[in-house]
Amino acid sequence: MIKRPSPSISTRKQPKQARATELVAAILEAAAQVLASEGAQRFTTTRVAEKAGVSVGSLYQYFPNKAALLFRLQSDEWRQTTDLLCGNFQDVSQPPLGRVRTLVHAFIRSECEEAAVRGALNDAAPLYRDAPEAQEAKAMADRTVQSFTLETLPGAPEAVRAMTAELIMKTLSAVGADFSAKERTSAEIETYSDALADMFCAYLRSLGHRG
Amino acid sequence: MIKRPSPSISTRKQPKQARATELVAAILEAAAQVLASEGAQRFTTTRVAEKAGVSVGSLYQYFPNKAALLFRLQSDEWRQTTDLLCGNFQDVSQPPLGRVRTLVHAFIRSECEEAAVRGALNDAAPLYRDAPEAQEAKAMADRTVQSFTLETLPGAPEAVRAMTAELIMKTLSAVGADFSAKERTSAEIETYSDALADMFCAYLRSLGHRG
DNA sequence: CGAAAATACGAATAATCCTTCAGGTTTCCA
DNA sequence: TGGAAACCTGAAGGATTATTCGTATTTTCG
Repeated sequence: MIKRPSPSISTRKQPKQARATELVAAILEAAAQVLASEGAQRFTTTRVAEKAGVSVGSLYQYFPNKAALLFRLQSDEWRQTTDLLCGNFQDVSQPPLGRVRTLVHAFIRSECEEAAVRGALNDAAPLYRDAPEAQEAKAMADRTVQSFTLETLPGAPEAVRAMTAELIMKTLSAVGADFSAKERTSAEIETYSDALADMFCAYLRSLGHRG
Repeated sequence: MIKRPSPSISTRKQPKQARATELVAAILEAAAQVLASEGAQRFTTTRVAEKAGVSVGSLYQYFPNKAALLFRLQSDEWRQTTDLLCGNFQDVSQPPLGRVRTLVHAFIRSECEEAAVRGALNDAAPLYRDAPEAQEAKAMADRTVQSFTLETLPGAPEAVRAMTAELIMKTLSAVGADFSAKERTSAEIETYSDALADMFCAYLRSLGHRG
């Protein structure tokens, strides 16, 4: 529960020419690669710049510090994940609990696909996690996802619905992260996703019966 | 998924005199304090030695490196947790599902009590996590806990029981860690523990009905 | 006692890393 | 075309840190 005045993470300046835009893209690409192949420990601005084929100075022209770069990667991951989850909930042809199941499968599969980057990003989280920008981004992502999850509990009181949605999403992401820490086979992924979905569905059903 | 040849973590030498034993104890105490108050980032052998009132050299006489010191702290936490969980399962006066509920409450409460140390320990995990000693210690702790959890599924086939126990324990620890990241009131803890226990019980019941 | 073993010390070493800045190059646009 | 704005460079500064090792102190025990 340490509160250290984390240095600002807000972006330093926007690229205005095409080459600068490409440079930023190259940096982000390289950053993800370095993170995946070298781990959070060895994630270094110099290494990223080197892999991107640009100079460190250029990197610092568009990212005020290392944390900002990491936060950008995390931010992109969050956006990608919320898109995935929300997209999965738009499909109204399935019953709510069926949608939960496909959502769990999609999430776990995606988590395992990019396990290396996400794992390393998790390891590096202490570097950007305390910045207000990060807190707000995470809160917004959570809110977005939660608004969709709520549909699975039509009759319950507001407080219960919110807590349930939060618990399920927290469980999904926490367990997903832990599960994807090891390399997994397709079969393992399916089995595990099914078990997780079973748990969620059993829980949701039990709540429905009471309320 | 990076496999870096983590330097050995095995303990360097055992204290043979009383003063050495006390020194090690002081170091461990100080290490926990530094971890809790300064965070994983600023966890430094020098800082630990300073807080313990001993010299860095002395520290390195009983811990081969920083990772070993962290691993020792984590190891102690694991032992404490397994003891807690197993103790909670010895009580045969309650039905299995009731024991699950008290176990969840006890675990979450304990997790929140030492949130600062455990959170920082988590942040520092990359430093010791890959060492074989750590892997084995974690595996042993998991096995111990799992053997108790299995009792809640008397009739099910072996594969299902193992997977269920693993899923529940993983969920409990992952969600517990996430939940305790923020400061929590007693009321929040109770509410959350109950919701989590509800989910586990609903799941276990649903499995019982089929098998 | 007295020597050997155990313990304690902490300045020094060597390595790593983040970030800056002064000075060049390229692109834009009037 | 020419100057201004944007962009790029990478060596160097400044700071932190893990770990060692030569030396000093304390304990043990014959």
